Amino acid sequence: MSSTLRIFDSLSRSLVEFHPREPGKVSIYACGLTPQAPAHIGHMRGAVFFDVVIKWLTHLGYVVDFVQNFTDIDDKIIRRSAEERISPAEVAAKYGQMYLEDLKALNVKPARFVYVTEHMGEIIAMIQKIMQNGFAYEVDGDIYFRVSHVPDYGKLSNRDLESMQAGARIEVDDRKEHPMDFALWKSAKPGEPSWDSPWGKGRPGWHIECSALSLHELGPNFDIHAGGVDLVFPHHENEIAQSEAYLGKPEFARIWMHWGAVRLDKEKMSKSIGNVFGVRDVLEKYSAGALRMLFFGTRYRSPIDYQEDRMQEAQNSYLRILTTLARVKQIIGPVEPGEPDAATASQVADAMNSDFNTPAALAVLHGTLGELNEIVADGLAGNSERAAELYRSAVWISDLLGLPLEEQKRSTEQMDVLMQKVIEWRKLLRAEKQYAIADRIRDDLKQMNITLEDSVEGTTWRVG
RNA sequence: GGCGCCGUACCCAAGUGGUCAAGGGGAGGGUCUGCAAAACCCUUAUCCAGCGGUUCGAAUCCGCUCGGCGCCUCCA
Repeated sequence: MSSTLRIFDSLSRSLVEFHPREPGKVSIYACGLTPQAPAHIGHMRGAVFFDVVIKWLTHLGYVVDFVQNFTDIDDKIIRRSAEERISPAEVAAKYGQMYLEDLKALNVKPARFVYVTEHMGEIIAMIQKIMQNGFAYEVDGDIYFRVSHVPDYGKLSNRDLESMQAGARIEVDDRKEHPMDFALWKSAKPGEPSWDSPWGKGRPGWHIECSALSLHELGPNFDIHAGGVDLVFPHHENEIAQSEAYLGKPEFARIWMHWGAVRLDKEKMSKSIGNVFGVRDVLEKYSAGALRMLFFGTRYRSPIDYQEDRMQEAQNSYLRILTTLARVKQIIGPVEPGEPDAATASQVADAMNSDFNTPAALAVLHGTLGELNEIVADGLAGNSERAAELYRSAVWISDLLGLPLEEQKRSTEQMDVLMQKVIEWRKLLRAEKQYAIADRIRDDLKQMNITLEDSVEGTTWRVG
């Protein structure tokens, strides 16, 4: 492969060549979630996309350390705890568990998860250091970050303190030195879960946990920090400010990646708006592969509009992959997984190295499937080697994109043998022109969700 | 009001300075087939929101206009 990996960096707002901090190793931190409600597909876009990012980096030969946090204590969890009448810890555990199950259902390899409540020591130590460095102050047990001490505050989201105040519609807390100062530590109200700190009982503010966890797990200057676009401000902006205040130098994360939102009716999918599609709602009707097809049909930084007919289209697309591969396999026999052919490999590399251009990678996949079907249509004669090569390539791309191919494996070996017999008997009937019976067999099987397809190369069958 | 992103065929969507504007869906025609389904072949943007400009050359760069969206408040 000739191309080198280039990634769009949100901070420099440019495409940068990827060179990791340490040769051969990649450190990544992606903002995970606050487990306080069932996840919706907007949440899954990042998880699914990064699943592929990790696969690609691994393919390139890197050893990847992928860390993701669970913010298992925060205002929303406390609120939810009151609503559900269970403890905050139980809320976090419940929805955290659900999320893990969702990831599994979506064929996502879990990251190395870290939990805020297990790292209070690091968080408190970080706040102390930030205070020592003069970037934070205490007010009645709360600790605030002093944004006015950061000359380049706003460099990620490209905004400055002055213009933000003009448009700010937040009720200003008089105790803060500056309206944009944000909490690093919040003192506990009665009944709230709390941890001991030099400033009394309390809990971390939003933002600090990601700085503490990422730097603790990966160290300064780790390679990639990622999240949804909606985290750019204030979350990531504040992470940068506090992390650099802590480190004393601008060596937090080297590349910032942000994936686009999933929208519904032209509006961002969001709990507060209420236009949410739960992962489970989608998976009831469509497969994980279908959702991946939907996600990968658009570049990760662009927004995706979730629409029922697009989901249906994605599902059909996905089934077409499975169907083609199943058909080819029945005709040419089992093919050992392996390397793709050179042309395919280089086309996919060009696509993926261009800031993870999954739509282009999908186009390559479609190309291999098309050529495969062409061979099948024209007859295998002299082409079985090429067919096997293309089959391997298609499987390779599918694996790279995490598209599950096992769905068709709902059959057992016994079932395979039986179906071969049925196909054979039916062939005899057709030879005898007993079409009524042959058709009835096909119709009956269709009723049982088994499809027979007659072609020049013989009859193939599939579930679905 | 501030800061950004986007506008490519009927739909989705790559391409972001130079042979033919990827790919998928849909639609129309054809081939194969006892039929069905699938598959295969052909057709479907002289043009990239509009108007100016830069350039030998732009969908791709610059400016303006129109339209859509995001962030500025919790958010993946």
